[in-house]
Amino acid sequence: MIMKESKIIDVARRANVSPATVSRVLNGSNLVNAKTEERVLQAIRELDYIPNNMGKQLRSRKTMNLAVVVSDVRVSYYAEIIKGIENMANSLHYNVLICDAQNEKAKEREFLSLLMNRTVDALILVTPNLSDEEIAVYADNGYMVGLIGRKIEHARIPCSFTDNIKLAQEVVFHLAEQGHRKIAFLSGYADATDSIERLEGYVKALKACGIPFEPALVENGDFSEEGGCEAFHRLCSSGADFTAVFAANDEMALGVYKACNELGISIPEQLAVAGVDNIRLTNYVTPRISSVEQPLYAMGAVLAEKLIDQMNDNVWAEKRCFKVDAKLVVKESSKGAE
Amino acid sequence: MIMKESKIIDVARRANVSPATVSRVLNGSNLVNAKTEERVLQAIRELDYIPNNMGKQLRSRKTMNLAVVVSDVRVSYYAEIIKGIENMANSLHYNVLICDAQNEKAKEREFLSLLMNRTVDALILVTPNLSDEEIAVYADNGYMVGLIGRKIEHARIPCSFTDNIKLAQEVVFHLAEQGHRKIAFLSGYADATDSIERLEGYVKALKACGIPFEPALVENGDFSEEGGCEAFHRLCSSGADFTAVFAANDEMALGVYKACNELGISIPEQLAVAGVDNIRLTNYVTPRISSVEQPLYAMGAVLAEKLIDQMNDNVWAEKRCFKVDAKLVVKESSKGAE
DNA sequence: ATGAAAGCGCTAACAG
DNA sequence: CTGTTAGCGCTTTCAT
Repeated sequence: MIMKESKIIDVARRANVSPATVSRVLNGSNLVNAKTEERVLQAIRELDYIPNNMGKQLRSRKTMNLAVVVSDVRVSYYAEIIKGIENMANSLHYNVLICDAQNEKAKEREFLSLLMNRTVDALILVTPNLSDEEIAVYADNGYMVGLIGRKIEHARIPCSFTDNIKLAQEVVFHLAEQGHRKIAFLSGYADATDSIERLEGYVKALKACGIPFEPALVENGDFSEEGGCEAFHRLCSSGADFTAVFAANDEMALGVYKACNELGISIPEQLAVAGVDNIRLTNYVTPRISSVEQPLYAMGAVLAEKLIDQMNDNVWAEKRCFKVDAKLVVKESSKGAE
Repeated sequence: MIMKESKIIDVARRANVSPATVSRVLNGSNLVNAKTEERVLQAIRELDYIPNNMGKQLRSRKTMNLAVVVSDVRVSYYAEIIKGIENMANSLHYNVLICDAQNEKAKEREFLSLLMNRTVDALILVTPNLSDEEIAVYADNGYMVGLIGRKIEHARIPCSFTDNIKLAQEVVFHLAEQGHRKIAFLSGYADATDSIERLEGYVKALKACGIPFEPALVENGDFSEEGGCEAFHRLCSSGADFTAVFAANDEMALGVYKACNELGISIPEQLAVAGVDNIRLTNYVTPRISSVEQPLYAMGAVLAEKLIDQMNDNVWAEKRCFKVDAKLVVKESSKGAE
């Protein structure tokens, strides 16, 4: 029943060559005689020989595996990034291990052991909760680490991220163009990089528009629909006065929709809404939610390519940080204010 | 900069024991003297020793890796299954490699090489396009394969799947209870197991209700929103007469919504709609779509557990197929027909 | 262009 | 309870 697996020595014997030669053929070395190569190839075919990765890994000290740590695989935001990483990695002959931290910081940290015990050659952290300092330690010890979603100051850690400030400014400018002067900002976790930078862009844009910044118009959520709903309710109860809301992501914008529905506020007539991520759902609610689309696939692909490049060439080129631009997709939720 | 990595022999020397003893401590063998163990542990700590997985894998002939092949990582349907697999696998000390076939059958097949070249110990196929026969070949050759989403007749292939016939019957019974007698069925790919079985349940339920089966009320789609929309349009143009539609999945039900919007048909007043999968989106459209919820997480977890069990105990217990029940979640799209 | 030989780091018999 | 020994399957010098 169970097929006997042949090894390199079996192929070597059958082709009347040494294991070394078989290995050369297998790995595309060009210093093998064409006739010899054909004999080896023939033997490989006849034996249905498939190289055993374990032996290969141990000897070459490379796993050709790459881990991607995300905080929750179910979030569609990650799916596109993963796809970008995967396609690039596969085309460079790497396998991708997707690690789901299930929203637990401790699990994120655990996955770093995959790097240390040599299960993977490199690890990509996508919007992790780990601190820059902690990540830096690994890079300092020679491990290959990459970061997606935020910038880091470390010569050996490549990263790709969107320009959050610009992104937020675009949204605010758009809302201002629609005639809004009282624009609230629904932030995510107060200490998340995304929150901080988007808030910064929001404040800058207000200033550029000559609109005074009102701290009372900023409320924190947790990037979830429920959190956005609650935050919006708090904003309303506080008696704040505004005609537009910029939510730090679409989930929170959906929360605003829910709250508005409960409060009898109609969008966009009484309130303009805009979010970030442009998730599929934004196109299925009425009115459709204006949102900012990030080039997630590209962020994943470019980072993976860079990381693999560095592993193989050991070249630490100057270009280590990839800041990409997002683009605002205007839909009905933010249009038609008078 | 780069930390020197210590190996088992270094630990052994420092603790004044043999490598074998260190290995025993590492692997929790109970035939090690408590004092010796403490010395070894101490040495491990002092050296920051971390076992190298490559060596371990080669020697033990196990990778402790498990691959999951899905046709598209972006489909939320898979995310829950993956999560179930992952949690179970991790708790049993396995890593999970997620393989995205990106809707290409050829890629699905490629991933099987991970099994053959010993990159993974086992592989789980989730609703793959590969035929039973093809999968059986691998199992016959001693490779560990599991299947989620469909049943297979092979003593060495565990599988978990929902009772599609029952599920379809429930939907039809529900629609009939609402007074519908002319119920259309929007199938997926005609040759998909899910399509075939759901059609079977549909036909059976009609019979049970004393409703004659009308082949003209069945139309095929491709499980996508666009496909569902087109299929519904075809159904309408054919002049078929019906008051309810059972879509083989939610994406197609969304397509029906789109088509109805274009045709000016109001749901549920003029047409009742029900789908399968109960994806998040079903709760964000108006009216919310009645749908069938499958225990995806459980399907993943139970299959992973079974597969790993079999690998380790080599026990091929009688229980190999896990048929699980789905449950209908009735919402507004299918209620209130008169 | 090819072969011989030496391990990569670990575990598993087998002794003791 | 512990050590010795022999590889797991492969690649890679170093010769030739």
